[in-house]
Amino acid sequence: MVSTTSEVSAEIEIPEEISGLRMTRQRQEVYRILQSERNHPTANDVFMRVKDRLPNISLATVYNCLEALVQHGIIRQVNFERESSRYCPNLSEHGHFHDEVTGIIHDVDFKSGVNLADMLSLPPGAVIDDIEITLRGKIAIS
Amino acid sequence: MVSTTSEVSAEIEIPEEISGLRMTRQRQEVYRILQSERNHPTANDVFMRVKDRLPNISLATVYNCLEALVQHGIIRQVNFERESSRYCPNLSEHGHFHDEVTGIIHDVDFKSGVNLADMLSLPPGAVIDDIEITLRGKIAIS
DNA sequence: GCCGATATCAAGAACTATTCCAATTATTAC
DNA sequence: GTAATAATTGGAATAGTTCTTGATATCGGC
Ligand SMILES: [Mn+2]
Ligand SMILES: [Mn+2]
Ligand SMILES: [Zn+2]
Ligand SMILES: [Zn+2]
Repeated sequence: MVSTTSEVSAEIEIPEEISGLRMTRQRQEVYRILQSERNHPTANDVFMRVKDRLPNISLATVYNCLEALVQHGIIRQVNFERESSRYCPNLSEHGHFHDEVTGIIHDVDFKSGVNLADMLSLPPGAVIDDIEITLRGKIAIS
Repeated sequence: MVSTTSEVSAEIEIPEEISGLRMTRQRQEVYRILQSERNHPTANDVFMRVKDRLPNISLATVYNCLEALVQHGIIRQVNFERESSRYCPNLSEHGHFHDEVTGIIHDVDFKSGVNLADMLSLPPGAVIDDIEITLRGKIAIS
């Protein structure tokens, strides 16, 4: 075991710095989990998962890492009602479909050419920084 | 002062029962505030405001009333990020524009004929129960 | 109008996701 | 290497909300 990163073939390469954020070991591992588990985990989910690789990491650090990654636009924070925040590494513009039966959260892309803001009667002069679209429902048995 | 409800001309008439929910004095007053202050108040906002008319009401009761009204589809609960829940008496399908400068929340109607679900690549078989759309931004000085 | 059953309310305690704090450890710049 | 800076840790604090318990009010049947 000499090589450091190519041992595991499916391993994700993470650079030392992403958009100005120093990628410490903790931030790397938190980010790696979001990349590999694309099911919108909570901070606590990430915490439990990351302990396999960093047994001494604290929940506060997981929160710190997630906040740093969100602040630098590397991941997104997603909220449903009053539930715990969830985190998403998908940076393309998308919404979230929340399956009420399974609890699974599906990413939902916009159909090509769609501009959501055009569908809305916005207050005059409104400049939009961010749109969030959330759907609740079930997936019919097929 | 003999009449009970027509003293104040702008007063809102509230029936004894709405969609199966007994409209107790507390629920009436909570609902009245939402009707008259259409600025999406928090539970605490409602609590402070309602104390003028019901000095002995408790915050727990305000929460109970709001929950009962939401459960019966008489008002809607609106969440922004991790902030306190806000409450909205506008039952027509609409979204919310959150002005980052003033903090004001504007109701945003959909343009006529728009069906948001048509704009999205939903997972196959998805049946939507509820759509929520939230915008953050500023209103340009005009 | 009374009575037991049921619903609602009030006050405060409990809960829980998240943030804050202070001490330690790691990294950077020189 | 050393000083300055940034990140991490563990635990305490915070805050919005929910829960619990006892008191009050309302309802349906008589
Ligand atoms: Mn999960
Ligand atoms: Mn307010
Ligand atoms: Zn997502
Ligand atoms: Zn509204």
